Amino acid sequence: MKNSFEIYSKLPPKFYRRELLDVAKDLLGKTFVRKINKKTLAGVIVEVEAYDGRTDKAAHSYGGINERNKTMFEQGGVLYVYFIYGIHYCCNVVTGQKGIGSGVLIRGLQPAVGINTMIKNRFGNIEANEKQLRNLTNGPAKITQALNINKMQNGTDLNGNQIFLAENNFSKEFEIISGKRIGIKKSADLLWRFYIKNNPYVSHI
DNA sequence: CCACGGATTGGCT
DNA sequence: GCCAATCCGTGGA
Repeated sequence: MKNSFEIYSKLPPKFYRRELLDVAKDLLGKTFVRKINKKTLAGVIVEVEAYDGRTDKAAHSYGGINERNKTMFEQGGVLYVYFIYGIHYCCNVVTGQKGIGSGVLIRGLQPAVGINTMIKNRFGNIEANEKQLRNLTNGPAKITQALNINKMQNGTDLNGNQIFLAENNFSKEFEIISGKRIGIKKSADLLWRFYIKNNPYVSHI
């Protein structure tokens, strides 16, 4: 029996090459799939934030291309992984056309497949207590740790087989809440954070 | 050249 | 609520 993520086709490149905020909202409820060491790790996206290199002072890409942010300027459909605070990695889905510098930060994931491996990646344990389970993937750097994503995955083509997004086989019935983005000072009033109402894997309530 | 702050997290008060 | 961990791009001297 093939698992459901191989039956449901991955999202096509054109999904990512649309308007930033449309892609951001449409990412909610999609499945984020990570294949590593012949294992599948996957979760449903429940929280995102949009960043626009042209108008948004909080975006890494605002102010032009550099060594760190160059992946953001690729054509939509690749993964931008950045290193922050000397410790953490976070990942974005790059959107739009080449040269724009827009992307969507993945901030919350509801674990679905390979949860035991995620626990091992996050805590080094086989077993996890309730608190650890709640904190498995409810934050951008927690997600990269759980899914074993680091700078090696920066620029990964989301149309490949290592990391991709797929439709899910869950209900599409959910309410989207928008609000201010977390942890930024510039362009702080934009309501470019989107999350699924009442989902326990949203990072900040 | 050096100081500073950042799309975060986890531990301690 | 506060703060350390600790890399890297930016900006001022």
